[in-house]
Order: sequence, then structure tokens, then C-alpha cells
Amino acid sequence: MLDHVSGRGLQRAELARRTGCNLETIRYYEKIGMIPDPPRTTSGYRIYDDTHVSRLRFILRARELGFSIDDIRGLLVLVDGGTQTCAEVKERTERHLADVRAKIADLRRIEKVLAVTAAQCSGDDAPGCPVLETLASQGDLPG
Amino acid sequence: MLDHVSGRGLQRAELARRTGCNLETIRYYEKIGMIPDPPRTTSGYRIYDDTHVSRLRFILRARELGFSIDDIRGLLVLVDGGTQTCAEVKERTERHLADVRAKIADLRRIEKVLAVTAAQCSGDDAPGCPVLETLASQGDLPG
DNA sequence: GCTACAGTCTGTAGCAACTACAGGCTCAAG
DNA sequence: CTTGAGCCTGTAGTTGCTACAGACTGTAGC
Repeated sequence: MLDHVSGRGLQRAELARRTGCNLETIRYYEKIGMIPDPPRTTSGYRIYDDTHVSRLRFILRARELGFSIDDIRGLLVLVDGGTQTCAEVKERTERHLADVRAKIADLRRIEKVLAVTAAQCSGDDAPGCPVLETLASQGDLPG
Repeated sequence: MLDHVSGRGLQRAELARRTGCNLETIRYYEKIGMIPDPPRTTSGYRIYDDTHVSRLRFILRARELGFSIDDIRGLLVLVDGGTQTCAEVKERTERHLADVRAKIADLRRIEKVLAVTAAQCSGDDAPGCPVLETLASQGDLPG
């Protein structure tokens, strides 16, 4: 490299390694404006530093917690603006928590139906099957 | 209609109404081979009957239970072939049930982290925030 | 200096599972 | 005979990535 990635400068693969992020995902996050366009070497190679590592870790962790990209974008705006208040962040978190709980409730209803139905199965060569009957029946999920 | 949709013949909107399926989704399921290509009037209108209603209900209900399109395709092959056995269906159901339970477990871990973190929030105008600190910290989810 | 090879660059296509148009027909009613 | 609802088609958008192809760059060995 002519203008070598000196000091704290990282290439994309190294950023990926340090954060556990997929290589291509980094470029994707850049493209959609989740991480700032990094400076480049004269030949066009991206140069990252610790601020990118932190930001990317923030994004990945928020994704692990099920926040959508748009949610995270909102959080990042707050963080970047330096104007965030704990109350604001708390409110968004609680809204997301409510979503997560709703999803859990959905899945628990599904789980119950599947478990109950599968338990009725004989498990033998019979062509009749409680699962297929449940699927063929009309009506919404119980619960 | 010249060759009117007589007797049990249904148009797409009516099939949608009876099953609760989105109008466009019907066409999509046809395109990907989940429901058979229905006969047409001379002017090209699709004509459905009760078999389409049943099949579509089956698909929708399986989707409600979280089966993927591919899972459902597999179930339909069994049903169509008339060769399915209860054991076979049971096995697929239990595999899916395991997936559902894994997703619930994931979400419960997420829920816990969010609930604990949000509970630490002061909820006032403070700029520091436990949620943001959690996101900024490295490491995987606990639990 | 030359070559091989790893790493980077770009744009684009693909995944699931739909959903929503635009632009053109057709059909029944007034 | 016109209006308007309903149908037809193909295609693009959604979310959040992931993976490629084809070109370029940088480094190490000879």
C-alpha cells in the first residue's frame, strides 16, 4: 500500500474480524448510511478506526436484541446528536420490548397447537393424521 | 361473462374473501406452484372451486403455525400423493416445533435483557443511559 | 522485474414471503 | 354506450442481508 493503513487504521477484513460482522454486511451498512463513509487510501481501500469498531458493535448488538435497522437508525441519531435523554431511549426500548413480548405470545400459541396436535399423532403408518386435520380445519388459532 | 362462473365457480376476489387471503397472494401461490393453475373462462378469468378453498385454507393455516413455504410444499406433496403416514407428518411437525421453541428461547433472552436494562433507566433527562451502555458494550447476550 | 495470489473494489442478483402498483381488458348495470 | 368495478399481466418494492463476477491493488517469492 502506498499510503499504508498506518497506526490504528483497519481494512475491511480486520473490522469484520474484530466485530464478528460479515464482510459484505459492512459495505451494506455503509451503503444504507448506518456507518459513515470511511476515508480511503489513494487506491480506494477503506480505512477504518476504533470509532467504526464501536459503531458497528453497537449496531450488531442492537440487531441481536431484535431492533430493526430503522429503530437503530433512530437510536444512532440520538447518540450522534448527543441530545438523547434516558427517557427517550427508555421509551423506544419499552416499545420494542412490547413487540418482542407480542412475538413471544404468538409463538407460544403456535407452540401449544403444534405440541398438542403432534401428541395426538399415533406415529405409525396410519394415513389419517391429527396434524393434517388441524391444518385442513378452518378457523383461527385457539388461545 | 360469456362463459359465466356457474355453479360452484368462484372468482379470485371471492376466494380471497372466503379464505381471508390477500388477493395478490393467491396469484403468488399459484405462481410458485402451491395451488394448481385453475381453469379459466374464455376471457382468461380464473375459476376456482371448493378444492381451491380447502387447499388455500390449508396453506394459510400452516403459515399461521409458522411453517415455511417449503415445509408446506413438502406437506402438500405428502397429501397429494396420498402416501403420507402419520409418522412422517409427526416427524416434520416435531422438527418445526423444535424450531419454534428455539425462537421462543431466543426471544425470551432478548426480552430479559431489554426488561432488565430498561428497568435500570432513570427515565429522566439524564444523557447517560443503561440501554445505550448495554448496546455499546461488547460481548454476546447473557443467558 | 515478474509472477502469483490474496485482498480489495464495484455493481448487481439472490433469498423469504409477500404486497402493491401500472396499464390494459372485460363484464354488467344504468 | 358509457361508466366503473373487477380481472388480467408483469414488475418493483419491502427487510436485512449475503454472495457473486470481473476488475484492480498490494505484497511476497524468485
